[in-house]
Amino acid sequence: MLDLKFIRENVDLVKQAAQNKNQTVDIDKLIALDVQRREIIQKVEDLKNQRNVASQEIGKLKKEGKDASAQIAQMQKVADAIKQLDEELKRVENDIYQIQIWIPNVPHPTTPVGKTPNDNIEVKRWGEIPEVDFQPKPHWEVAENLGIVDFGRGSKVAGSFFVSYTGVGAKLERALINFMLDLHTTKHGYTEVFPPFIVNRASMFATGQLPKLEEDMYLVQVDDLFLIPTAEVPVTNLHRDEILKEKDLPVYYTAYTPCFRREAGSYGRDTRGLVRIHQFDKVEMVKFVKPETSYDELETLLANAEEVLQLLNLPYRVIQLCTGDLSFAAAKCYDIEVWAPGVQKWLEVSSCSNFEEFQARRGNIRFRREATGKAEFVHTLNGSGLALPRTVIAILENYQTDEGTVVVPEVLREYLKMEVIK
RNA sequence: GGAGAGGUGGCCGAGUGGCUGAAGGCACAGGUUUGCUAAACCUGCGUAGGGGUAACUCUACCGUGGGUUCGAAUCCCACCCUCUCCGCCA
Repeated sequence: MLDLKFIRENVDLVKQAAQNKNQTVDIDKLIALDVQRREIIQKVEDLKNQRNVASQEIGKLKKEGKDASAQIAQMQKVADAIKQLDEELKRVENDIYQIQIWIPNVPHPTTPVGKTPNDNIEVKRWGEIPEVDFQPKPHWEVAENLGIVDFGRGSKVAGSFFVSYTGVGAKLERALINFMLDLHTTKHGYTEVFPPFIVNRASMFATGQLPKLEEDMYLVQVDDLFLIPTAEVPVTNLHRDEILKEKDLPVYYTAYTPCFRREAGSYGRDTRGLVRIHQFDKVEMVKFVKPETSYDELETLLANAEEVLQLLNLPYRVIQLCTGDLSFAAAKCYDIEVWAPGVQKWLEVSSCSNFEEFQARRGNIRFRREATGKAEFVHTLNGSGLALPRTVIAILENYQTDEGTVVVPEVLREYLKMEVIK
C-alpha cells in the first residue's frame, strides 16, 4: 500500500507506475476524494471542538448545581451535525481506501519498463547445458518409468493437477527440502520456521495477495481462512503489527511449506507433468531489513537462491523482470530459471523480490530507529530457495541417462543414501 | 462446543460517565552529581490526521465495529483474540 500523502505529492509518478504495471487505477478520482475528505475533516473537527468546549462547561455547571438545559439543547443540534458529517467522511474515506488498495507498488528505477515477459532482461547465465548423444525425455516419462511420481492416482485422490510422489520420489522431495533448509540455516544465517499453512484475511491482505488474487487462492469458507499460496504469507505476517528492535535487524527466516494455488485462468498451459500443479512444496526465504539496506539484501537473497542450483549443478539463468511482469507488491524482482532439456524450456524456480515498505505498510510492520526514537516501516523481501517440482524436473531431465536411470546430484547423496535412481 | 476471566502507550500496570491522552513503574533520550562501574536526582519521551511559513493549534485513538449520552477507556449490543475449567480429539 502506498501512503496517501505520498500519492498526493507524487501523482504523476504513481500514475506512471500503475500504467507500467499494466494496472488501471483512477488516481485523479482519488485526489478529488482526498480534497473532499479534507474539507469535511475541517468542518467536523471544528464542530467537535465546539462540542468538547461546551461539554466541559456543562459538566462544570452541573457540578455547581446550576441549570445547563439550554447548552444541552444547543449541543444536541451540534451532535446531529457531527453525526452526519462523520458518516459522510466515512463514506469518502472508504471510497479512497477502495482505490488505494488497488494501487500497485512503484517499481524501482532500475526495473526496466516493459509490457510483457518479452521485455524482461537476462542478467546472468550459469552452468553448462549437458551435451548428450541421446534425446532427453520429458520428466514425466522419466518419472513414470521409474515409478516415482504417480500422476494418475494424484488425480483420482484430489483432481487433475495434483500428484502423488511414491518411493524414491517422495524421498527425493524430502531430501531436497532438507538440503535447502540446511544450506540456508547453517551457511546463510536464516532461522528456520514452520508456520501455519492456513491464514486469515488480514495476513493475505498484508502481503498483497488480497484483494487482487483472491480467485487464485483456496478458501476454507466455513472459517473464512485461506490455504497459503506461498510461505511468504505466514512468515512475513509473523511480525504483523509489531515494532521490531533496530538491533535485531536484519531478520532472516527460511521455511518449508506446501503451497496451494488454484491456477485459475491458466488452464491449457503446462498441462503435463510437474510444471504447474495445485499443491507443491517450496522452501522460502524472507527478510525484514532496514530501508537503506534493502537493495543490497536483495542481491544476497538472490545469491542464496542461486547457490542451491549451483550446488545441485543445474544450469540456470537470472532474469530481471520488467515493470509489466512485476507482481502487484514488488518494486524489483529477479527470477531464476533452470534449464530443463526434456521439455526444452527455462523453468522459473525462484522469484526474489524487494517489496520495500509496501507490505510493511499494509501489515504495519515497523522498527524503532535508535537515532531518532521513531518507528519506521521495515522493508520486506522474499525469494524462493527453491520451488521443488521444477527443481525435480531439472534433476530428472538433466541427470537422466539413456538407460532411463537418473544420477543423484552429489549434494543429495547423503540425504538419499543412493547414487542412482533406477 | 459449554462456563468463567481478561484484552489500556515500546513493555508492565492503574483507572466504572466530565478535572483521563490516560496515574505509577520499567525501558529510552538529555542534564546534574560521582575517581571508574553502579547508584541518586532533574527534565523530556505515543501514534495518526487536519490547519498554519512558523511558534503553535485542533481532532481522533484504551481489542474491532455499532449504540446510548451534551459528554464514553468507563454504560449497552455484536464480533475477534488470549487465558482457566469442562466436553471432544491427533
